[in-house]
Amino acid sequence: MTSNINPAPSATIYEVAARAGVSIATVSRTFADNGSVAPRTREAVLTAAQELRYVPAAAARALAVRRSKALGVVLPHIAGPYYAELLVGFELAASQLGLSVVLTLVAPNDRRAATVHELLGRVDGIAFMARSGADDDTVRRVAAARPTVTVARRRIPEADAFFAENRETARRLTEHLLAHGRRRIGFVGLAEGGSDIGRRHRGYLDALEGAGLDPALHLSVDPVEDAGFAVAEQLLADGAVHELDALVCGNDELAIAIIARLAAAGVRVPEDLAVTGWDDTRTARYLAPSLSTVRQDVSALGRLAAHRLAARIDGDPVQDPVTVDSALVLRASCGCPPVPPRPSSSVPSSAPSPKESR
Amino acid sequence: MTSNINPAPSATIYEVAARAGVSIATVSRTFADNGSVAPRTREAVLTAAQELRYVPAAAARALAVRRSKALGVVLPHIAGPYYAELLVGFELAASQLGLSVVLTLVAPNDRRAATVHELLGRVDGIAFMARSGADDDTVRRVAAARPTVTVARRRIPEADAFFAENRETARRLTEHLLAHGRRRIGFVGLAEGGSDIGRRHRGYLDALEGAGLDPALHLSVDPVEDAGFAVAEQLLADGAVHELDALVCGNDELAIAIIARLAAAGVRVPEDLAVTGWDDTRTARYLAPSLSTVRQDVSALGRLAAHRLAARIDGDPVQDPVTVDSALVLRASCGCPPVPPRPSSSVPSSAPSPKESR
DNA sequence: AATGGCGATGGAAGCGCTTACAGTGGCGGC
DNA sequence: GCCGCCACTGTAAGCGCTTCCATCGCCATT
Repeated sequence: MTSNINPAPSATIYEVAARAGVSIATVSRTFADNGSVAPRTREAVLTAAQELRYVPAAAARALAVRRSKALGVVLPHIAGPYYAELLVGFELAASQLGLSVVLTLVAPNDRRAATVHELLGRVDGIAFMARSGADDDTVRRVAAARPTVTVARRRIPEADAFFAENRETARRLTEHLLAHGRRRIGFVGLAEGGSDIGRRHRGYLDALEGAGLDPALHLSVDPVEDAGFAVAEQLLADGAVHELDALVCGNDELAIAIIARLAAAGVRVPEDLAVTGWDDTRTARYLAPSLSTVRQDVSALGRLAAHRLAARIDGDPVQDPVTVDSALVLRASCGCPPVPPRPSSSVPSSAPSPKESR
Repeated sequence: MTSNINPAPSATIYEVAARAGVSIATVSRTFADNGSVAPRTREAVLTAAQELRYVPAAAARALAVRRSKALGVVLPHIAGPYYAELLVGFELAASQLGLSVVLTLVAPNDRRAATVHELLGRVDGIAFMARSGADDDTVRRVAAARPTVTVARRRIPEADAFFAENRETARRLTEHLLAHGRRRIGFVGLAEGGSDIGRRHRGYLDALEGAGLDPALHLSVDPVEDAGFAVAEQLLADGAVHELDALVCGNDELAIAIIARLAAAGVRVPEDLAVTGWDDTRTARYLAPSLSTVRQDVSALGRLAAHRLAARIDGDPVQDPVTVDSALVLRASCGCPPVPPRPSSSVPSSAPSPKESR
């Protein structure tokens, strides 16, 4: 054990006022930049505060002004780059607006309404991100009590909504596969209505329809690695892999697992089968063949959500949903010529480069 | 625009009390599980609260009990899996303890002491994670005011410290390379004292020393992708690559970029040059050759930090630093026989599998 | 020299909740 | 039939801060 001394409670505005020889009102004004305080007085207050290591109690301020100056974020229990980027975008924007961020993780299945309810009491507004555990009912209830936004989540009329573009981009991606001469194109991923992957599936169907083609195959699985391996096993087992010439996957994770498993079984990607992903994860660049995918401006989604929430708190009404553009990132797995994975050349599109590091 | 109706301010304890025909003290007791309240009364209060959609104001409670029931986390502006996992571990533990998590991002360079100071006013304790922007002075100041813990960060006597094991594991990793017959082993990464990578470098030196060998090369660069490419360029340019037979990299990011660039130039990994990383990122599994690396139980670090913080807040004194074991993950890039990237077979060690998904 | 106006300051009333402390009434024991 | 105890409940005093309103000099006007 290193030390027994736990920090003493910090000074209050009263002690600062006493030490500076002024009233607490003056101390308060000094810290609230607006109030008019004589330079000498201000100086004295600042000095006293410094000496006392004064830290204003946010709770007291919140109580007095009836604003916590904090935003809540609800995320699923997932530590992938997608949510991390969303969160970073959100936090950056919030902190620039002078707002704190209170994070709550809610697993997709467990409906811990309690957690969210508690969160509600400490923030001025809440953002629900994608597959966060909270169900639509919870979101609706929250939206009735506080400004609320949703990101990549089924829309609720009472909340502002943000999405990355899915359908149109999926159509273009699928058309690109068609341009490579592929005709028997399958889709992998759970196509629930209202979900991102559901919309991607729609776009895929749009493209096929436009070309007068039928969907070759649809495997409804969770967009996770394990499911990708299972899908690949199945395709190999029932020989379906030979009746396909392309596979549009709901996300990179699926695509990567499928490619890895198929490659191990001797299926050549893209020669025998083109495969595409979605999300442009880091692995997509380094995989062999490098993965054609879609980059979403996820941090923009986070940023927009925070700004919208701040506006709502300041009295703005709910707005129509906003969609952020996505960009195709064409690499080798769709049949395009391979490009070595260099940072500079890995960003052929105009979308901002993803931040991913340690 | 969809709706003009912004949520009305929620009911207070007074309104609930009035509606239930009791005093506010009774309402308070009803929600604080401890107080003794007659079943009928409790029922009436609960009903009234339900009907009024009562949400207790956390700020008022915090003010009254002089506890915010919230923990602060300071992270760098980085959206990689490492920090995400840390954060998830932390949040899970905190929420199980009934504590909220307030997140603050501070870039490594910018010393926004202001942000941290503000955070200080709204939480009962703070965790500083790894390369978070706050410098040692800031941490020290915070530690003087509130219970504080650090994770993978230079130790401060006033704060509890948590680390993943680095030195010993790096020694074992380097010895493994020696066992593969490698003798001219270089190190890539900034070896600052007190940093994780600095400790890994120490372990690398330990192994060489134990074998009576000299370090072949040390390139001090930031542990980021771009630096990895630059390092590879340089090794190729000055021919140093031919004087080495192994490279221990400070993290996966460096290793992956180096392998990719070297492979493009015809250098065979691991035949010509063995390369190892650190962190066991997802890409490590899918890279060709698959990357030998080290898995750290990052979410355990987060969990431990949260628990320690909670204990400190309850009056526990500062404890000695705690180190969490790391595990070698040997794949192909060190010279071991390759293993196909299947989820089940990709986890040869006993460490928990990393969560990474979307 | 009296009058306004105004910048600077203090007084004091909350904000919504917790928690001593002080009842209040019913009930068993004597 | 009175007393004391106990389970409940109410009263009220804060917690630390903001902010309206009043006060007080002091200087520029008239």
